[in-house]
Amino acid sequence: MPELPEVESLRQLLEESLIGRTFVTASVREPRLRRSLPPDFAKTIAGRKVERLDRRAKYLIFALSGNHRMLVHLGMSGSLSHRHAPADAGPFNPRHDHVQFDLDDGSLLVYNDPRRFGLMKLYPDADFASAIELKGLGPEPFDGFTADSLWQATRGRTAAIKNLLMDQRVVAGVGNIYASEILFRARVRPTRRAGRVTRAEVERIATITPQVLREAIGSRGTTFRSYRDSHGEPGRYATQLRVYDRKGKPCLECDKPIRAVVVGQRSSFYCPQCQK
DNA sequence: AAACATTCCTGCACGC
DNA sequence: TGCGTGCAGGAATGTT
Repeated sequence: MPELPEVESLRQLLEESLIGRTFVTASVREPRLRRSLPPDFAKTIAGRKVERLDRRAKYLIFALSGNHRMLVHLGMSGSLSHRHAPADAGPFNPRHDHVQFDLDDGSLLVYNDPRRFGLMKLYPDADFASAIELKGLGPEPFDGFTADSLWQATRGRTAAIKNLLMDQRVVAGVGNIYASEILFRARVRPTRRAGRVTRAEVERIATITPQVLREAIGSRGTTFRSYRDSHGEPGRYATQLRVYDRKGKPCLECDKPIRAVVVGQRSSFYCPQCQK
């Protein structure tokens, strides 16, 4: 479901409702996510206050009282919703409400994830610095990702540029939708071998990446099928997409039909006229 | 009913 | 030969 803009939008909303709140209790209805939650997960959560909410790449990081952090990744179909009535699942299928956190003001935070590709993991602060999930992540698009870093990452590589853009070690947070959008704006075909992308093109990609992600955050992300924010609202960026899911539709720049190709087993979209 | 917003693992090819 | 790296493909799963 979520790429960086969706996760960041969620972070901003949840920050409003959760900072300073305490998880009185938690209950795990379905522990089998990508990795199973440990038996003591709910017990470890109980009584901890949410002191801060951070994001790294597509991970949410809850800083909790008592020197613990909770790492959350939403996988393909995960969501975190803040609810005021226990029965109010809104647009979420309650069948996939896997973890529930009960807050001290009577509201709830619910982790819902139909496909269960997501991750929730607790770390004592001492171990968090070396968290395996965050270990190899590349620079944040807004902090450290530059033409130079991308240039270095692409030299000598034969993989498609789109695959490298989605490689979390190269830049953190870009996924399938925004990779197509970024490459359209940079006028580079997704299939180009990374090592053959010119310096000028690398500079365009590096400049445009944070711009596209910022705009998407401004629209609270993209709802392609089912993404909903913590209030159950869809993201509004879908109307701004220039190529993703627009196969056969006219390019907004030149009117040529947008093409769809599979790159690294992921569907990719580009304009054959505007992108070289 | 094919496709899907992600990541992790395997196996093969290649180079030193 | 043995090891490290890069890359492709498949798997995890339920929904539309």
